Amino acid sequence: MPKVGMEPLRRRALIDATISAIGERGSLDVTMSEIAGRAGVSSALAHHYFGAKDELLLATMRHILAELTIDMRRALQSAGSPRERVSAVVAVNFSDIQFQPETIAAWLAFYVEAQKSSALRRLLRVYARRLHSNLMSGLTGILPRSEADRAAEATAAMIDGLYIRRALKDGVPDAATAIALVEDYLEIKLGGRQTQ
Amino acid sequence: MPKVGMEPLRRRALIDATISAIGERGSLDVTMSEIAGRAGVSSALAHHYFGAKDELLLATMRHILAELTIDMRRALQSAGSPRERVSAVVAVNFSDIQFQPETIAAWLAFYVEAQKSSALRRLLRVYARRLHSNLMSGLTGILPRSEADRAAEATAAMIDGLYIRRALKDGVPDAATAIALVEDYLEIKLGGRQTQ
DNA sequence: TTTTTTGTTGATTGACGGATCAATAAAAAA
DNA sequence: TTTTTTATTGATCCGTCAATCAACAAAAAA
Repeated sequence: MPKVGMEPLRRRALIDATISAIGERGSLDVTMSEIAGRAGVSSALAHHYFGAKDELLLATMRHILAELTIDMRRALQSAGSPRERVSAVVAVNFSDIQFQPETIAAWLAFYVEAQKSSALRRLLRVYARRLHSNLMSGLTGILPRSEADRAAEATAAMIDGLYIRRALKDGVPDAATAIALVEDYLEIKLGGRQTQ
Repeated sequence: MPKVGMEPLRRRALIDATISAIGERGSLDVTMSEIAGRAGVSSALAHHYFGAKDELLLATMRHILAELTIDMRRALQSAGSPRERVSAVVAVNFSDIQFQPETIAAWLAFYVEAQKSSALRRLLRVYARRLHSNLMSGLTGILPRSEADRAAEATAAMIDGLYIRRALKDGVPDAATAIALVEDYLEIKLGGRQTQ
């Protein structure tokens, strides 16, 4: 059956399988066999393409980040005013794809793993910085820089916090409620200001 | 060397060792031997007192929760007005003991593990509810109930979010900054209101 | 003193899982 | 056609670790 050009397909299938396996288990200790099985291949093949398990996990995280980046870019393009930019960033973080319990479980698991893996830690910092700067791209049009910075920090923290609470399946059930909470904060924080 | 009455001492030592081991590693996969070693006993003894590893982890989480409860009670007792109560709750969550990277790493790890262990999940829900109701004990004196509820939700989320960011060692370096962010939110949210 | 209870460990078992490797086969290149 | 490259797997090795157990020691009870 071996057809040439399988590599990219297999890599992608393995990454998808990794996401769903992690999402279902709620943690990173899924076996290579489990992942490979879901992707319809043997565990040996997973090792063949990714070397070690760490590499596969890292590649998976990169993939998730890349998708988020794409969504974010699209959302920001169709945002006009600074205020709209801020809301767009918030909305993307709570969009259907990002706010699913599975995806969130994966995020959480990666956060923990980042304590051990410096490569993963670096990746997550990239995400954190990007979220911050995306928020700033709107906020700096409304608040003076230092205040904008603090507002971005607070907003980011609130988003992360709502993610965690979602993972616990306690309180804050849906995306709409989550968005409302963040927007409420933004409204009272930015409401009075003119959009420069 | 065997002296009678060791059980409570050993249990406590093992729990302390568990916390520090988890804190250092940043995740729950520390071995029983590692924990037992830190406590100065053999792994067999850890099993003797706690049965399985799960039990030890659960007991450890219970211990952490219990300490937080004590701190919280003390802080709330010396708070007069509703507004002070809210600030007290915030302050406790960012107190030296609670806001150490080690403790936070442990929290995070337990959050992930909760996906697998229903007993742990139940415990964390208890914590979430308690935080919520502690916040409410102050907020209901300032805002109408439904608004207070939302404010408590937002505040709790922000606290959790700041915890995570601390674990990543990115942004929000110290407790003072974290408190300032939450207090800023509370101020603009509650500032205008009379304390009933 | 003898017996029982409490405390403790070294050694061992058994399972699981990451990683490796030799072997197979189709396709592409020579 | 022969050779090399690409795709793929079953079987296996090896390390780790939770859990168990038999055995020993000190104190308390009988």
